[in-house]
Formats: sequence, C-alpha cells, structure tokens
Amino acid sequence: MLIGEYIHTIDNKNRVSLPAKFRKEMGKSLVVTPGLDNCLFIFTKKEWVKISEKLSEFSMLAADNRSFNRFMFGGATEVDVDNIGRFLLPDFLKTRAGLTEKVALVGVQNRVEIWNDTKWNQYKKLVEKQADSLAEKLGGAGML
Amino acid sequence: MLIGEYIHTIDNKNRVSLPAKFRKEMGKSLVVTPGLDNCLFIFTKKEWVKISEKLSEFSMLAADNRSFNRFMFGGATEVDVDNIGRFLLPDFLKTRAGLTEKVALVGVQNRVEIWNDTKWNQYKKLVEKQADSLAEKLGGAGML
DNA sequence: GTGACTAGGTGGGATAAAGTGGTAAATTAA
DNA sequence: TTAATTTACCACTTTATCCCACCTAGTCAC
Repeated sequence: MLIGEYIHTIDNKNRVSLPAKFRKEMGKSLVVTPGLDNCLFIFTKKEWVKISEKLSEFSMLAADNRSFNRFMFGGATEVDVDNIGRFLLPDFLKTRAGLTEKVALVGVQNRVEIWNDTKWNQYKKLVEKQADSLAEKLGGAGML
Repeated sequence: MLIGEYIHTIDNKNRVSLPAKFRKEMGKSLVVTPGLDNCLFIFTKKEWVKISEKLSEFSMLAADNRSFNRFMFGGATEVDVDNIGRFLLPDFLKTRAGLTEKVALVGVQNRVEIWNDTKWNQYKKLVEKQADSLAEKLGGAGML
C-alpha cells in the first residue's frame, strides 16, 4: 500500500532514495513520468504497462489526446533502483518539476509522486483549507 | 465499539501508547490519516482497506478528487503497534494536527481520534455549550 | 488500613536499518 | 590512450526499532 510522505534529498549526482516503505511494492524497475500539478509520477513497470495501454486507447484523432499522450509518453523514463534503494533522476524531469535539493515522495494509491518539498507543503495547506468539501468526501468514503 | 477518552503523552521519540482498552479491538496494524477539525484518525488496517477502495472510486480526472486523494493517501501512514502497545507517529502528521506533548485519544465508533489535548478540551466545551442551549430550547418547547 | 502485587503508561539505552555522501571501477566518448 | 561520465561499491551519520527498567495507580490479601 503506497501511502505517506517522505522528505528526501537529491544529491549532486541526481540520485534519490526511494523510501524504504515503498521498495518492496515498487520493485527494481520504475517508470518516471511528468505528472499533473507540477509533480512527477513514479509507477512500477507493471502499472505503467497498464496505463500506457489505456492511454493508447484514446483516439489519436483528437488533438488534445495526442498532446496528452506526448506529454506522458515523451517524458516517461525507465529507471532502475540500485541495491540500496536509490534511482537516478534524469535532468530534464528534475527541471520540469522544478525540483531542488529537498523533495517530497508521496504515496498515492498506485503511484509515488515526487514534489518540490516547498510546493508540496503549500499544496497541502491549500487542500486543508477546503474543509467543507473535505468533510463531504470523507463522508462519502465512509470515514465519518 | 471504541469509546472513552484517554490523555497520553507523546514522548521525545514520537511514541504514543494506544489506550489498553482499544488494543484488542484495534490489533497490531493501524493506519493513521488526517481527520477533521485538526485531529487525526486511527483506523484498523482492515477498515482502511475498505476506505481506500472507496477513495479509489473517485475519478482522477477531476482536479479536486485528485487533490483529495493526495491529501488522504499522502497524509496516511501505516504504523505497527509494538508489544507494549505503542506506535510511532510520523513527524508530518504530528505537525499537521498541531500535537504537542499531551494528546487526547478518543474512541469514536469505528475509529480512534488523536487530538491536541488543549484543542480537545476547547472542542468539548463548545459542544457542551451547544448542548446546554439546545436543552434550553427543548425545555422552552415543553419537551423536557 | 497497610503492604504486596499487577497492569498501564513512560523513559532510556543498545542495536539495526535507512538515508546520504564519497571513492573506485567500468564504460563510453574524444 | 586519455578524459569524462556513468555505474557499482563502500563508509559514515542519522533515525528508527527493539528491549528492558522504572514509576504510578489501582487491586487484592491479610
């Protein structure tokens, strides 16, 4: 189960350690893609295959589907996790998500997201403020 | 059924003891999530699985669902109860709920809530007040 | 009522694991 | 062949986990 947030550092070789809690579930072969809301997505290789199949079902005729697919496929990179749990983040993805030294690795359902930690904190605060819709959704999920 | 409130301390290693009365029902594997009114929810692992399935039903196409799921999954953490009944509270959750040394653990139906004890007392007073005025109204209407 | 016993809660030290930084080897490019 | 970049490996620091000991409050026996 991919849940929780972890603050890690990108070292000067662009290495990031995958939080230990995620390693077993994620395996050794990952796919990193540009995400939504200015973060990156990390999927397991397996999960990525599923997603890419779904994406390719979208009609290539519609221009916005085409561009969305370019966005996801074009930016997707396969990375390997080394034997102490680190992977190498390509420069262009790092730049794209505006990542600096400190990043937040966030488990969300079937994926792990990588955020600039400052942006992540701002984002969290923003969501928290919307307490009304929060309560509504919590209720919908059977939490209340 | 989880009922009652207990005031416990978070020690300097962020450990909290689960009230003895809750241990049997909660088991060894818990999931702590953000709650409402600035508290945290503790669910059994089993209960959380149910909730996460519901959460997964929310479409990712809508931005507010996306952010809500980030908030809930990213804000959740699986914790293990050690053999004397304590669990480790991650820093980011402690911060989020504004917890300091003393916390209130409150049993509510299928979950346990963690409150900053000061906030909990304020909240209780508020509710009591409302109950008083409600009672007055009921009395005025000849119901009690 | 007094004292021993038990259970729940708290604190701290030792050990293990996770995260980070760096060096050496290997591969590729010039 | 040499230089530069990448990959693999090693080492250190910090954090988490486990285990044991203590304290307090309530209970039971005497």
